[in-house]
Amino acid sequence: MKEIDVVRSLAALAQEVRLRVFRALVVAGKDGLTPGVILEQLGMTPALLSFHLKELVQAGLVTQERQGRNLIYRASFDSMNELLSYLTENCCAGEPCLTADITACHC
Amino acid sequence: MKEIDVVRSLAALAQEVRLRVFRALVVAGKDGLTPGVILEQLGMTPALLSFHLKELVQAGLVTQERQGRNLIYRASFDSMNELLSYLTENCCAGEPCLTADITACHC
DNA sequence: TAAACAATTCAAATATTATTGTATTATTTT
DNA sequence: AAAATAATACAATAATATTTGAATTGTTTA
Repeated sequence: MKEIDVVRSLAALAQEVRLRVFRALVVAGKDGLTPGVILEQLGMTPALLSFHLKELVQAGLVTQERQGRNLIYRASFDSMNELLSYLTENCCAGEPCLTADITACHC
Repeated sequence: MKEIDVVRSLAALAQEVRLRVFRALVVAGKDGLTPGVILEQLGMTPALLSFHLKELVQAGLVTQERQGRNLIYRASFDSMNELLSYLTENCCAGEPCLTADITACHC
């Protein structure tokens, strides 16, 4: 993963609304969520949600698929893992990184 | 780790200059680096480096200590681990998160 | 204590991001 | 084909973040 992509991904998640949206998509799993459902859960103007979803898609952390008149957004677990991999490898060197406890993976 | 702290930490790293500075501090390990040395390595105006170091300190990802007329900055591995822990636990649920390979910890 | 050194702070300019309301596009239903 | 539904795109504004050069603070050395 290139530095510029790391910055882009981090920037996508470094915003309250987007972090919440992304977490909701993670919880939703492979079925994903429509903007309508996300709006019910999180409450904001539709235009604002669209703006933030677009940011997440452009960063590659979320995918978009049309299904009838709905759009379905899904968290891209591959991209998220790439990001975590980069951070683990490049931002912990020289020290014990994640403890066994933390890496136990609660999924 | 509270959501607001996560956003703050992510925002601190979501910037090219700061990500480079943080990585340099990670590589330097527990000895840390002075702004002078960072400037030699990365090259920018002193004021800009000060600005970005302050952001990293305010986010809690970097510590500052005076030693004579130098200041020593160090990566806070504890904070970085908290951040990685949050992301692993909250942004991977419902899917296999980090593979054994990735969590092997190359430090 | 004056000069030099290390680094920050401040003010001003520029650039980027976030937010809202309205208009538009795409799809389905009647 | 018109009405209804789902969602985005656009234009304007507000809020934040980045960058630079000059001035300032703290510390050491001559």
